[in-house]
Amino acid sequence: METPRELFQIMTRRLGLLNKDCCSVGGCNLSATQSHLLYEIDRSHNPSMQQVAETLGTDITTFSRQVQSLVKMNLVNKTPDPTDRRIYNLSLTPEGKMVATTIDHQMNAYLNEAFSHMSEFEVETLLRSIKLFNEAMGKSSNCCAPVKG
Amino acid sequence: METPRELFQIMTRRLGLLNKDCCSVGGCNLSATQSHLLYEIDRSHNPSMQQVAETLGTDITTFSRQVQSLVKMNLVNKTPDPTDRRIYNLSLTPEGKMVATTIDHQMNAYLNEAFSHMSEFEVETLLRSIKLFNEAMGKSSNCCAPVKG
DNA sequence: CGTTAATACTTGCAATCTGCAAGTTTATTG
DNA sequence: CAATAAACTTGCAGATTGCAAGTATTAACG
Repeated sequence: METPRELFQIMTRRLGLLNKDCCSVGGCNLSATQSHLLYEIDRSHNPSMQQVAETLGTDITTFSRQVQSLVKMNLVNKTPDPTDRRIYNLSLTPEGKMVATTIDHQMNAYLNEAFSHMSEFEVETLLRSIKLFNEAMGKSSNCCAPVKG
Repeated sequence: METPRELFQIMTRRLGLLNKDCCSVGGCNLSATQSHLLYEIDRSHNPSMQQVAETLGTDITTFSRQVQSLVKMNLVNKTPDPTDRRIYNLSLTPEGKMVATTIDHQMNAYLNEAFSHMSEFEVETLLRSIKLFNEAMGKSSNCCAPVKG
């Protein structure tokens, strides 16, 4: 029987490759990091830079530059917060939204392809299990905890 | 209900952070990539560089340099294949083996901590599901397929 | 055989990514 | 009205990445 770590290691390696492959949308060629960034902005409501950086576990200075390049690519808006001018709120441009959606579709398509090798029941069980696992990690006091989600 | 992609995105993000945090062993401060590399060498039997690079989905030139640094850190042995002198076989030094084992323990400890927020049955179901999912991805014809596991 | 092609791996760039230290601007605290 | 803190930016300097081009060895073919 494999250890939990083995199972997760292999799964994350594969999902990592998947993630890399799913980042090319039309002309845009995003890195996996940038894709995560878009994803996170998309699902939050006008988050501040600090917030997103913390969620993703990246240094704020690195994050600052990543945002700059996404703004330059016209995928992300960086608007000053009206109530606190230290803060910048992030949102997706229409183009960014489209890219994020496309990536989402691609990822889901790939996943569904993999799911086609499993029974419907197995897929349901898998998804329910992962949901529980995510919640469990959220409750954990360890490194993976600060990431809300 | 979350899409599969959402569930996997959050899980992999957390596991990524976990992976980062688990790479410091004593004096050694490995990157997540290097940790994966050690893991893969550990579980294969004297693999060639080509083999491991392909499994991990990294460019062979990048991989070559990564191996160089791990050799320099005295964690990996690079021995010429006796039957084909183009090939180098990789193995872990005793020190590398120790580091790999320590990382493994740390990861499993973290995972078990998370599991403590789930019932025994839920954990079993999760692990069995992931195992099935890994097999399904192995059968898939997509990007995540070439990675044997 | 001997030449050509293929394989395994290495090095030269050049671009990107990363994080610490140090800075700017704005808000809060005493 | 200082002094402190918070949010973000820039200056390095080091690490990572991949393509192009190289070396060395083996396989393939005429």
